[in-house]
Amino acid sequence: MSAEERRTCVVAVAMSEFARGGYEGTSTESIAKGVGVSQPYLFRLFPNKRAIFLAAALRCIEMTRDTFVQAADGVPPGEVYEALAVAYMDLIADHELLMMQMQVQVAVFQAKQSGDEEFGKIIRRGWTDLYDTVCLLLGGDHETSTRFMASGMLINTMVALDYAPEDRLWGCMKFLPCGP
Amino acid sequence: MSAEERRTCVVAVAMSEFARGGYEGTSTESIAKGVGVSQPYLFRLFPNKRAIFLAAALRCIEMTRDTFVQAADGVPPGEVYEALAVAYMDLIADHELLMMQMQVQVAVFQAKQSGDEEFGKIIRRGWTDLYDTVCLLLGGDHETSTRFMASGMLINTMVALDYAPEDRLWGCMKFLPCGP
DNA sequence: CAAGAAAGTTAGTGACCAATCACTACCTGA
DNA sequence: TCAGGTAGTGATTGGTCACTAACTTTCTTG
Repeated sequence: MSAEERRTCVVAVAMSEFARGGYEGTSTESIAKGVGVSQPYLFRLFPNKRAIFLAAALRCIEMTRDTFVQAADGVPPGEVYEALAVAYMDLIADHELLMMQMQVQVAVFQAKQSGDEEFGKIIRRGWTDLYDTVCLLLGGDHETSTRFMASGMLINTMVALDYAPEDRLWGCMKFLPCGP
Repeated sequence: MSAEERRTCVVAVAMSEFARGGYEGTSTESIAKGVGVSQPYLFRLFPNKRAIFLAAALRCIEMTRDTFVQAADGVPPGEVYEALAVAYMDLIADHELLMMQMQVQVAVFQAKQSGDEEFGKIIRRGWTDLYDTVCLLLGGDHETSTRFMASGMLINTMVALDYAPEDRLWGCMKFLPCGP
């Protein structure tokens, strides 16, 4: 397998592992085991652990964006919000991508605390791009777009906290407007 | 100093340290140093590291709830939403409590993955209580309450990602209704 | 087929970390 | 005054982790 293919494979496994354990809570050993290579070989493919995390973080944002773009493809304007909402729910159904998103959020803060401004800058670029994509798909309406993002963040929290689907707090979500 | 006073002190320091580094990224040594006691003594005050984190997490939720209750005290019904919003912004101004909140969210998921259901149960109880408190203060209106929480979660994300105050994405936040 | 590059491994290092143990210093009440 | 409880420490330990060095294997190509 070529180094480039291996790298792609590492990123996929890393996303899943980092989502589960966070940056500090995930060992490079566990990633290597998941990929099926020796742990030192990871450091041939990436300069250090942080670079693996960054690659996984970017892939996570990219996947979310792609999902939205595909979900809105060929959908009449009036039904795009609903389509995006459904697509997002599908995307985070297995909690992996969602948790990686949250891990990235805390990692940006931690990176900044330890003097690394670059990481945050790169992630913010990805997020702004994600917002712009959503906004474009929703016809450029910032109010609807922002409300969509806010609802998504609340859903993230409830999923992370593992509220049961039948919990009454989920019932409150129906009050959030699902269309513009 | 009595053990109980020490424990309170440990929780305060732990909140700050865990907010900065997360659960795995914070050593008991650094907490002990912050408190001004030896590291082994922490394990006299708490059974293990996880118990320290749990205590800090609960204190974090409690502080948020208390802030809301105090902010709404004596405020006419029509102005409570605004008062809560301002109080929350003040509360998270230094990012410490906010980051602890997010660390708790990812920690619940991680705890569950490693078979600890109890941690999540306790945290959810705190969160449900927090929501109920907000809902009560907002006159029992679930739509407004849920929208308030959703806005808070989006603000959390933007603060964690360290978006500059003048970033255009903050401008979008003004579209979120700040009153019922 | 020779030779070099690319893919991949084994062995190892220094640093760190949660938790334990055995100990000291101080206070309090009979 | 002395016995027992409480606050607190130094030393240590078994284990983990990111990362490196040096080596082997496999593929490609002139």
